[in-house]
Amino acid sequence: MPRYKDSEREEITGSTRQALLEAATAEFARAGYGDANVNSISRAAGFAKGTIYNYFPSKRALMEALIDEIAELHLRVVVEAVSQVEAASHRLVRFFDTARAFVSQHHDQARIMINTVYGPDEEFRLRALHAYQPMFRLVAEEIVARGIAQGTFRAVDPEPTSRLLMTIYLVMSSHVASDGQPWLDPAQVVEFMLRGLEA
Amino acid sequence: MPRYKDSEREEITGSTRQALLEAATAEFARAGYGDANVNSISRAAGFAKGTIYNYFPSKRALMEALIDEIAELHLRVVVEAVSQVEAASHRLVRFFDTARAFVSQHHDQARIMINTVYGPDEEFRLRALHAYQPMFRLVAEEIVARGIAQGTFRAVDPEPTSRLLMTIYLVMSSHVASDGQPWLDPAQVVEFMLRGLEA
Amino acid sequence: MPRYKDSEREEITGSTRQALLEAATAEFARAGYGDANVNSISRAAGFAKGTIYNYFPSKRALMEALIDEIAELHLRVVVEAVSQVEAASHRLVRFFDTARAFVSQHHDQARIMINTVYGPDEEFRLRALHAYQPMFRLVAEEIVARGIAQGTFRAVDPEPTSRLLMTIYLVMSSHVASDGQPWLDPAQVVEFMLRGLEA
Amino acid sequence: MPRYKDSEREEITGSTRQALLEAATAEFARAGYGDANVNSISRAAGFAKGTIYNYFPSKRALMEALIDEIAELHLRVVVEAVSQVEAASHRLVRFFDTARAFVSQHHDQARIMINTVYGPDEEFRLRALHAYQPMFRLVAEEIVARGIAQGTFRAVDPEPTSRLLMTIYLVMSSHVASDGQPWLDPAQVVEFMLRGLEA
DNA sequence: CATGAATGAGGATTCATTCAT
DNA sequence: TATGAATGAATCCTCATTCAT
Repeated sequence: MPRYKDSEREEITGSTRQALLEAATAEFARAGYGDANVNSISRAAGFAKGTIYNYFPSKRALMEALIDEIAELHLRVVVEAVSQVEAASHRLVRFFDTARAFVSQHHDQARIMINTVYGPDEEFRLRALHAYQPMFRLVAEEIVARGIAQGTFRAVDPEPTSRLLMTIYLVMSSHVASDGQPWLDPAQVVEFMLRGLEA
Repeated sequence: MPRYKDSEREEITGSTRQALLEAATAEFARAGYGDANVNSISRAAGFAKGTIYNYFPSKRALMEALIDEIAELHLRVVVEAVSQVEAASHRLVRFFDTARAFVSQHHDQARIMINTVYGPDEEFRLRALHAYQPMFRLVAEEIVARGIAQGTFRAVDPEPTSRLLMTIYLVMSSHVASDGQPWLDPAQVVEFMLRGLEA
Repeated sequence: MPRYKDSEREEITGSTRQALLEAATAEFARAGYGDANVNSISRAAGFAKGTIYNYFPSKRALMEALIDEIAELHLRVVVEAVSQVEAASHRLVRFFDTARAFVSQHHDQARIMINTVYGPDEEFRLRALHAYQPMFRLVAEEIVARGIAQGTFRAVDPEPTSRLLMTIYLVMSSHVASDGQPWLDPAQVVEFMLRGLEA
Repeated sequence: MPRYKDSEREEITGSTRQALLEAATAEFARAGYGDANVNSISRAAGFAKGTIYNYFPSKRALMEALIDEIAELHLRVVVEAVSQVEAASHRLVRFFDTARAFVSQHHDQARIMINTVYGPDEEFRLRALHAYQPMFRLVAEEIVARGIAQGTFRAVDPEPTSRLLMTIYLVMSSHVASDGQPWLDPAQVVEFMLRGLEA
């Protein structure tokens, strides 16, 4: 006799996994991948050391799941914000606004992402870049190419432009100066980018 | 009676130290600080593992010395390139040209620096930022403020502008896509920045 | 579901811990604290080297646990022996008898204790003296003060007298000449002390 | 051509060796044999690391020389004090007085000696005991046997009695409570020993 | 004799991972 | 699935000692 119905089990399992991912987020953000302690993560999630290995085959796999999850979350947030306006220049403003919002609401995730993208582990870097591909595409197509089509932006190549925008975006998404002030001034960034893009 | 004359000794210890720093550069670039092996560094430099501790009291101290050294090297390169032209806009072009040159000629150093600036170790991050202060100042004063004074640039605030330029610069200085192509297109970056700055 | 019931687990961890302490006793007695090898201890106890760190956070902590354990054992032995007779002078005889018994039955513990009490590590020395406080008190109150109250001993100050008795006792408890003969003659010690104390 | 005449050389050599021994005394007293740093000793004596190996073939040999030197010094001090009076009981008083004097004037030496005699290194222990043999003999013959011959002391066996006296003496020579007060009360010790010995 | 750069054995400690229950 | 005791590879660092000058 099963202790739980399948749907319940899934929920439970899902929530355990989620709890582990959340604890992992905090730990990886705090200490970085290398110094993060797997056992601490499991315990912080309210489970024993070994439990984490029922959900993730290794520390690396846990990190990989986290990278994917963060990229998905990040994409959702950006899509949500950007899709609410139509004009490409408004979308660009929304896009950079999101960076500020993300770093304050998902500080740990932002930290992990920047550490990963600019970190020494090539495999993780590539995975992160891959996971962010949809966002690169979003910027290239739904903002840059769209702006060109709308006649607002000049005819730049959307691909490298997307990379430039994303580069600045990612730094803004994660970097906070020691006094809590943003490292980059969002208004200035938007202004520079709009000037760079305007037809 | 001393084994070597002072000048000789200085040469020896200086060159040993330099060899160790070079080996450390390669190792830290390859594996990142956490996974770098101190013993390997010493051996890669042609010495026994313990030798490195005659020159650096700890792995951290070695890393700190490296951070400082890289920042100094980087500054020298940039000063050299920028100071050869007078017009602020030319200097800006030179500045971003340097990024390309640095990443190809000092790939390991560039890697270490980006890993450090965006890495999880707060102490290292702050040290790197501090070590790069002269370069931030250079950009703010010798390029941005200068361009404003020359009437080429509009009256932006040099400080945050310097941060924006440096942010893009550091990414360019270190980031190479897997196919060896630069991650950001220098020409585009320059164009965007000039548009953002032009009076 | 737990791997063991609580009682079982306690038994297991208790016995493992005990095995480690026993191995540590042998190793510390053989080599002294400084030259003792933590990994050897764990292996001597039948475990992998890392296991000891599941029970003691550091080599020092292991030593501290050992000091406390030995002092407790020693006290139990002495209390047992002394409490069986009533007359203070008989108790004194019993007390010194115990020293002989202890050194032969708990040779390693005796060795560790003397090494610690007269060793260079101030922290360990103080901990050992502190751990032996109950025994100092026992001698002062249950033997010396008692003898004075019983009219057997003259009115010496129990405190310093206890220290003198304990000093000789500890040396007797641990010191064996190379030929296996006791370093101090128990009969003579008792005689001298009784002469010193008699009313 | 010799840089110095033989006599001068000897003096110089002798003083270097002496300086090294003095530095070693401080270091061994401070840290114990195991944690003492040979290089620090050499530097503390005003020489380079390697110099110490021109005078002592190894750390152990240095320690052995120190043990011998301390025992000789200690013996000289005791002989000096004891030989000034004739009566055995006076000599006993003088003997224990010396302990107090020694611990305050030669604190480091006293520390090293007690650490050695009750330390884990069997070789050192035996060497120390051997080096102290003249003092054991002195006590046995010049105090105990003499007292018996003089009719002051009862006919105890001088050998074990000497060991008892020396045991207490060594502890007194080295042990100081944390408040700077002597661990054992010299007056009480003398009283107990005289009572133990008196005819 | 003096020097100090170089050596490398040795050891405490961490922690991802396994697995019997 | 959950548990946590056990594992052992991996590594930073210390320092006694050597030796070329």
